[in-house]
Order: sequence, then C-alpha cells, then structure tokens
Amino acid sequence: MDAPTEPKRRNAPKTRAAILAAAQQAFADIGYSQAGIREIAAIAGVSSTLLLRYFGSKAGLFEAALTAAMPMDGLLTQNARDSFGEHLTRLFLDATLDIKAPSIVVLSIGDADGRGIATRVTEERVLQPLAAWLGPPDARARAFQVIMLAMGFVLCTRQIPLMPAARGIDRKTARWFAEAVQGVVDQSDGAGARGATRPARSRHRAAIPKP
Amino acid sequence: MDAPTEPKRRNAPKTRAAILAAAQQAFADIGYSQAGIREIAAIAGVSSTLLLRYFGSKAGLFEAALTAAMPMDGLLTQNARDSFGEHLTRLFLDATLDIKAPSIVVLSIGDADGRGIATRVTEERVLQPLAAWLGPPDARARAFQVIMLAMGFVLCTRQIPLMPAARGIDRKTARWFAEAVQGVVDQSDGAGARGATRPARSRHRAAIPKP
DNA sequence: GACTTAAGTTATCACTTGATAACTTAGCGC
DNA sequence: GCGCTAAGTTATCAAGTGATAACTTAAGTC
Repeated sequence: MDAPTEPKRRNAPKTRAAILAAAQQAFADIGYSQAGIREIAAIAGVSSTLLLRYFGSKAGLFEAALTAAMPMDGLLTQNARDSFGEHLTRLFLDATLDIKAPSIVVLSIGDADGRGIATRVTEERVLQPLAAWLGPPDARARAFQVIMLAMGFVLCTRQIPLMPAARGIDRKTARWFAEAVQGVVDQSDGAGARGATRPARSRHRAAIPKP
Repeated sequence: MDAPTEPKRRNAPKTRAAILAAAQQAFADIGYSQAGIREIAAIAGVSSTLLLRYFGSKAGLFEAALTAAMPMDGLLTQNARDSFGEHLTRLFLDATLDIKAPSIVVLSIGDADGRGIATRVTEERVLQPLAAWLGPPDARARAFQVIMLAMGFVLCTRQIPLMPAARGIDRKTARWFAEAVQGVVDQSDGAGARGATRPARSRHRAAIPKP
C-alpha cells in the first residue's frame, strides 16, 4: 500500500527535490564513486535517465547535492563566538540533525571527480565564509585548521568505528574536540585573549620544517 | 632500452615485492576503488592474474599493501615523548619520507571493502600500539584523538588543495598541529604536567551532549 | 636430460557502470 | 478538444570491473 494521495502525478519541482534528497542520502552513506545513478533514481522513484536530464551528469548531481547540504549559513550568522566549538560539536554529534555534507566530502575524495567538486564547494561555501567570520589574524589558516579538525572528527567518528561508544566517541573526546575548535576561534590579535590560545606549548617549536 | 641486467628472469620474491610496491603507490594515489588490478599489475610489470594468484583478491592485496605501509614501529619505539608532535608533523610534511599509509586510508574509506580493511588494520597496527605507548589516563581515547588529528591533517593537506602553499600547509598551521598532537600526548595523570594540556578552556564545558 | 613444480601468460566470463537515442504520455493554453 | 511542450519511460551502447580456466614456459632435482 503506497501513498494513495499522489500516485503518479507529474510534478517537476517535487521530483527534482526527491532526486536531490536521495542523492544526498546516498552520497553521504556510500560516497560518490559507490553510489550509482540507478540506485539513487530508484530511491527517488524515477528512472536514471530522468535524473541525468535534470542534472546533466552524475558529477552535476553530486555538485548540486553537496552544495545543498552545506549548512554554513545557520552556523555563522550568529555572533556567538564563545560557544562555536561546542556548537559545532553538538552539530556533528546530534543524530537528529544529520549533517550530511562532511560525510559526503570524506567519502568522496577517493574519486577524482568527487574530490575536485568537493574541493571547490568546500573552498567557496566553507573556507571563505569561515575565514571571513573568524577574521584576522591568519583568517584563512585558522579556517583551514577548523576544517582540518572537522574532517578528522567526522572521518573517525562516523566512518571508522574505532571507538566502541555510540556515534564512535566518548564524552572526554567530545569535550576535547570542542575545546580544540574553540582554541582556534579564540586566537585573536592579543594572542591569548582568554586562557590558553594554543593547544599546548612544546619545547620544540623551531624544528618544524618549512613547507 | 630497458634494464639489460635482468630482462625476464623469474624471481618470485622480487615480483611479489614489485606488486606490493606498485599497489602501495596506486592505493596512496587514487584509493582502493579507483585503483584497478590491471593498472597495478602493469606498473609492477606483470599480468593481473599473477597479482591475484599472489594475493588472492584485490582486497587481499589491499590489506597486504596497507599493512606493509604502516610505519608505527619506528615512531613509537623511541621514548621521546616531548617531541612526538613535532616528530609526527615532520613525518607527514617531509616529502622524501613519503608516508603512504594515511593517504591510503583516507582515499579508501569510500569503498565498503576498503573501509573495513582500513579500519581493522588501523585498529591493530595504530590504535592499539599508540594507546599502549601513551598510557593512562584514557589511553585509548587519547590515541583516538591523535588518529583524528592525523587523519584530518593528511586529508586536508594532501587531498584537498585548499591552501596555496606547498604540501598544502603554512608554517603556523604546521606548528599548531604539532602542538595540538603534543597536547594530547602530554595529558598525564597530573592533568597539565607541562603547560596547558587542553587546547583551550571554554566557558561552556558542560554543554556537550552525551554521545 | 626427462620430470615436476612453480611462475607467468592469454583469452574470456559475468557483471556493473554512466550515458544516449528514441519513444510515450501527461498537463496546460487557446 | 486540439496541440504543443515538458515530464518520464524503455531499450541499448560502450567501456571497464574483478575474477576464473586453461595454457605456456622457466627453473630446480634426481
């Protein structure tokens, strides 16, 4: 017994949205290269050729799905700099929110096309707004550091089941992550405006080779 | 003009080693799903069926290649805890060392088989020895944190060209990473034995949800 | 020096993939 | 109600995948 309300009425915007939603789910579950267009089309309830007619190619669908899955606006519009790390952590851990974008990126860099698109979308929709929001000094480098932390977090908690706990993480590690992110946010011109701005002070600071 | 010294003499161990080396390179370059056995066999100078006879299947070859690419022994045998973060950073940034294992893992989690094998090998060959080396408190959680940092680092510096500099990283970020890793290592029972043990102290510590 | 085993190859299978061409049908304007 | 456009389908292609069977040839042994 399917939904008897709308059996097979034609509705282009709704169909397009269904394809996009199915694509987001599939790409977030198994990544770009493993998700087939037939499979995605079947989930959306259409044929694969229609999917291609809407989005041109699998790569076009991927770009559209990934772009639509980036929730940066809601994260950065607020001025709550003090709770950014905690907010981001909760965003990633809350299963009901189900933030798909980082999983899509992490699972799709293995493919050349997927990596290229993911890089471009991350650059435009995450790195640039995040750097602008963080501000000087080293806005771009600090935004990069936040992305680095987030990627590692999502990769290790969602994809590699190394930790036995639910969602692959313990509370101490969750708090450690939140504070690591917050530490990057708090690096302002005063260099240590509030507490320790750097993760730790090693005795071996000068030995990192020039990249 | 090929090497006239050994044109086509049969040598099983050398052939096996050549296949393994080609596989490591290919998996580190394009990941598990994108690297074909024909391609790997061609680089090694053999046919694909011979490759399968040596390693049983593509998954078997992948496991062998990844296991052989894990250089944890040399990293953990020394007792230089003070310079671990710096040492790890240099290991990842030095192009001449060319540590392939993390790239292989990062590029291969998009495939179900690759992810399973990568998870198991990482658990056995990285997480467990690293946790034993770190010691209490929270040995396993802290080892997990180090792996998280390393994965994000390798993913963002090698695979996603977000930063314009060589090797995808600037010196400040390299130092920040080294100190973040060192901060995890330095978390001993005294909780802050040397400088700040946590990346930063947020005012919002209790708000992380239980995972 | 024939025999045997291991090293290595060619030919092929069964399957999946993204993509295209040609066809059908529903909906809306007049 | 007729017709045009857009929505959607089936059938198919061409290429690439991992894997298997059967065959060939080199190397060591008695």
